[in-house]
Amino acid sequence: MDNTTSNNLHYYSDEKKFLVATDCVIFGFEVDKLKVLFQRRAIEPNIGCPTPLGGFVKEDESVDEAAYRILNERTGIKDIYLSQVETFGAINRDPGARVISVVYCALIDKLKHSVSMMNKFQCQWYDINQLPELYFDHSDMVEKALDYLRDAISHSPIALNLLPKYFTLTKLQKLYESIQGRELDKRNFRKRINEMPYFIKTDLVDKSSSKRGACLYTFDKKMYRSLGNFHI
Amino acid sequence: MDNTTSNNLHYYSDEKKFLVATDCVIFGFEVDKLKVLFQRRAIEPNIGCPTPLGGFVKEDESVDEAAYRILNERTGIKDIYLSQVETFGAINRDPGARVISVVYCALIDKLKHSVSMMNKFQCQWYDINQLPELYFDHSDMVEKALDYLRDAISHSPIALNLLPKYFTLTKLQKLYESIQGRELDKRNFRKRINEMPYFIKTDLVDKSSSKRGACLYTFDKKMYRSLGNFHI
DNA sequence: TCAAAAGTGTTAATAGTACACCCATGA
DNA sequence: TCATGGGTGTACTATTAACACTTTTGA
Repeated sequence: MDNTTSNNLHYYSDEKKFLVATDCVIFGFEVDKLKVLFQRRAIEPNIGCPTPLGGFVKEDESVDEAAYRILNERTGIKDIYLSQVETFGAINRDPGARVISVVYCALIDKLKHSVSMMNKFQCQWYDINQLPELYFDHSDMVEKALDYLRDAISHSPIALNLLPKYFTLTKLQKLYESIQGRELDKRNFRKRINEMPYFIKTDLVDKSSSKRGACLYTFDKKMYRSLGNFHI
Repeated sequence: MDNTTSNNLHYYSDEKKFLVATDCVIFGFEVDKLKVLFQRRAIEPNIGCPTPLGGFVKEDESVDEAAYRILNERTGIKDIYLSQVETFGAINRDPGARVISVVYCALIDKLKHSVSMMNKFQCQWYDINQLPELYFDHSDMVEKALDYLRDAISHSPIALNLLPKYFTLTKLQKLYESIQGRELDKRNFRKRINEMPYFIKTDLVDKSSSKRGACLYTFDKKMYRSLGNFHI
């Protein structure tokens, strides 16, 4: 950036500074439902209401690092997929003060989220189709993050960040259905997965959801990257 | 956003504040080339070097408004397509100070950009394939903005913001080719355009580029929107 | 033995790509 | 009259969508 209205080395000194926060819309997946994580707001107004996980950027960290730190602090999870969605910069978006917020979409394997961490920070998962009432521009944030997620899964397999290492094709299909909000054809879906060599069928069988049992698959990130793909 | 570490109404008071800027990667189109606008940096380091048009967000405006204001101030153009691309938040990205910059992609009809405004702010258009040396993270910004533009034109006709109200199909095709960086088939291109009813063929003829003359088309925004489309 | 989820191929429809010639005009 | 860019349609290929039955097994 550049400022043409001044010409000396202290050109930045008169400019207004702002509080900068990150808000993370955290997605998880359970059984066949896409979930979003909120914590309870600790301060007035709307104390106790569900709110995305957020916090202020600190001096010694980048904005991305701030988002990662806050997520890690509050969920205990280290292996988090994080991607910037949009910056919310309206003047009165936060009634407490002028805060510019950078919104992230986070994808985590819900099983890694311990109950103790959830309780400690009063976090709660909500079904994407049964969201609680949200305040300020928080609904917008969730909507934008979901838009991002829907768009992203059509280019890349990031949705796998929502699943454990081994998964059945039925689970994977339910996951895509829950994100896209529509049913998919089982045979077409499996055909497409089988065309991608980095989906590896293992010898493991999951008997938890059927008597017959379903083959467990895993995703080979290295092969995926070596075939010229990025971003996972 | 929410801060769990404090519990009173002054919970924001201890937090660090940041300079927030907007940087706009401004695209234009001329003859058959996609162009990017830079101004000369007014301060050290790298004084005089090309840099995206940027400036600080002020207290009484949203971040989006800041981007719009800066563009309008420096180009004189009011009718600007602007869309957020990404926020650059690395700690040392600007050697002058910690500045968090929200990057925008701007599309303007180059003909509306008056020479006097260009001179006043020492702005210069560069061919996308012959960019000058850029400093800090400015190359990244241009790349991200171009990625955004390439992606966006596959969903929506925003590229029309780079053309005047009336245009020939050859110009439109050259525009898409310059953005996508590859040649397109003339017949397939025209077939697709003609399938979209909001591209209106007028009785006007442009004789500037051929003896025979080419029909001028225009884009019917209202019809486009009424057919369930958004974002233009 | 039967309920419940796993697994499996073919056909039709659609979208996308490749390709070559005539037209109108001003110089 | 000819050089230049404008304009047009068809056949092929690839991708996507629709669709129904058999298998396995624990209860």
